[in-house]
Amino acid sequence: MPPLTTTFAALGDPVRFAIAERLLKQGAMPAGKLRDVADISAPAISRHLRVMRKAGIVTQEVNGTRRIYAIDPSAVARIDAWLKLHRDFWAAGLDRLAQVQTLDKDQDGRS
Amino acid sequence: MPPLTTTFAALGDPVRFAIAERLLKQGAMPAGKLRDVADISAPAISRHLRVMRKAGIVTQEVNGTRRIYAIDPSAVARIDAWLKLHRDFWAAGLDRLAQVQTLDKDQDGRS
DNA sequence: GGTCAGAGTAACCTTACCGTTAATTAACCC
DNA sequence: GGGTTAATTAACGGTAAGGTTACTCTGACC
Repeated sequence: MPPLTTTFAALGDPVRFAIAERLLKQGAMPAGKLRDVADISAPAISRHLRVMRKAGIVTQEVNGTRRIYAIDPSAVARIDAWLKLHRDFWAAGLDRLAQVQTLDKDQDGRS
Repeated sequence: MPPLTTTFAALGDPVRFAIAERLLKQGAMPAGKLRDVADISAPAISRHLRVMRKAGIVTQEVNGTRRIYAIDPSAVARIDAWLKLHRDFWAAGLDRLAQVQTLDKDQDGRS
């Protein structure tokens, strides 16, 4: 299983992120159906898919001349687990932020 | 607010990921205290911090000659929100995966 | 068997990323 | 003011990422 930074790096490219979203929304599909996520050539898409496969984000299933790609749920789950690991910290920070913003609003109202 | 791909790209570098984890675990600290996350020069760290700031992952607070860096909780919250957006999809996929693995185990036991 | 379509690989080019050292800015302190 | 420390900016170089076109490979279909 590749490290989390590899997963993040893979999702850090706009084209690959678009591919991920497409697969998440519409489910598995062959490489050809992913052509229009960006205005780039087919080989470019193919290489992005290769990167995503190596990063463990997508799985590939061969079906005749088609290669069917799908999101690997465990990759997403690993991101989720990482967030959960630190949730106590950043969730508390969020609350604090919200409070500060509320205070700011009050002050704005008074001044 | 920068797009999510920018956030992912920022976390896709091992040094920056290490910085994020440090700040998540130990809270805010000046740039100097982050030197030892990797065996690189101070300017290198400084530029990574700049990237993270632009990506909205960390905030910077000037305090005399020190710059205090901290995780911006809302950045993490945005990742969490994205996962939640698609959770129905990948969580279902996870369940299916778990089932398949259970079946595989049964088969192993019998054969 | 010949042809066609779907995907991927090879070779190449350009640009962006990440590191380095040297120089700069700004606050502290005597 | 002079010196020191914290941090960033500037300038430069090597490597890797991402795009392109040309080609190869492998099933499908007649």
